[in-house]
Amino acid sequence: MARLREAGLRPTRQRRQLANILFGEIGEAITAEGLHELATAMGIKVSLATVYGALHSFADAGLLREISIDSKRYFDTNTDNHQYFFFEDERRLVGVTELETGFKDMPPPPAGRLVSRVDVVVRLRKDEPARRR
Amino acid sequence: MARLREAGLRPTRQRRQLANILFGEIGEAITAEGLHELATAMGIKVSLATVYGALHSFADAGLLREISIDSKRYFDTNTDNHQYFFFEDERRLVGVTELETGFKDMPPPPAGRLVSRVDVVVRLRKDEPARRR
DNA sequence: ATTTGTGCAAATCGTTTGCATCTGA
DNA sequence: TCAGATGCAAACGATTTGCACAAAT
Repeated sequence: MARLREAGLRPTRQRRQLANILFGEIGEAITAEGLHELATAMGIKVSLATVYGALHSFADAGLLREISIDSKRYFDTNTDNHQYFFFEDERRLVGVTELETGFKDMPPPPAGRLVSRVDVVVRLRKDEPARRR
Repeated sequence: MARLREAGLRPTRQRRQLANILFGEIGEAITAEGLHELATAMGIKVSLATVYGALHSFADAGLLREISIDSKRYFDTNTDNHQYFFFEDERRLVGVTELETGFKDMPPPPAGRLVSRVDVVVRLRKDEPARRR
């Protein structure tokens, strides 16, 4: 993964393997624990602490975007400004575009401030079958 | 506070006192710890666990809106759909309207889902070349 | 009298850190 | 070589819980 070197990160075995998972298969945001389980299930030997470390390195290097929902941190490979659907029942965080949300990005900040970023999370619950009548 | 009774909550001394603070003075979202400190500073004797309990009761009863930022939970007396400015340096969460953010509310949900709510948080940092964390 | 809330401390959850050991430029 | 990365466990901050006691209906 030249991606790591370009970002100024030492491409260690663990980082390369984690990056492969992150930028490969998964199409949605993931938590440290989720990534750790995924890696472990794939036979990759890495500690949870290292997963946290790698995720933070990646995020600091601009490779990932971090967002916290309900006291949990998710990391998204899409660092562009966009929005999210959060499926409350499954606790899955999926990036979507303004086409799907109807939001437009980046309102003007108040005086003396800069917009660091805008977190837009559309929280979704199951469409409960309405009580019959 | 008839508000509590109407919401089906038993109006205990602690709840009444906390409700007075919440729906009185403060004009922004607050954390359990913040409310506890405020109450204590005002001479109100209440434990942190009870503050948490009261906030959850209030939120469940629809009196408060809960939103979590960076692994901390904030409670807002404005339960209407609106947006927030989050001042990163001071960790203050202030509710604002779409007039200030340029956002419009409630995009249509995907099939089979209902929008539980939409969290829009405009994160602000000082307008200075600060690279701290 | 029965339910519900309170307070304390201990427990839990997600995350971070200290530190000895390894690893890759 | 040797700065930087890893792994484990212990430490941490925010929140929750278990349980005996107190208060509201």
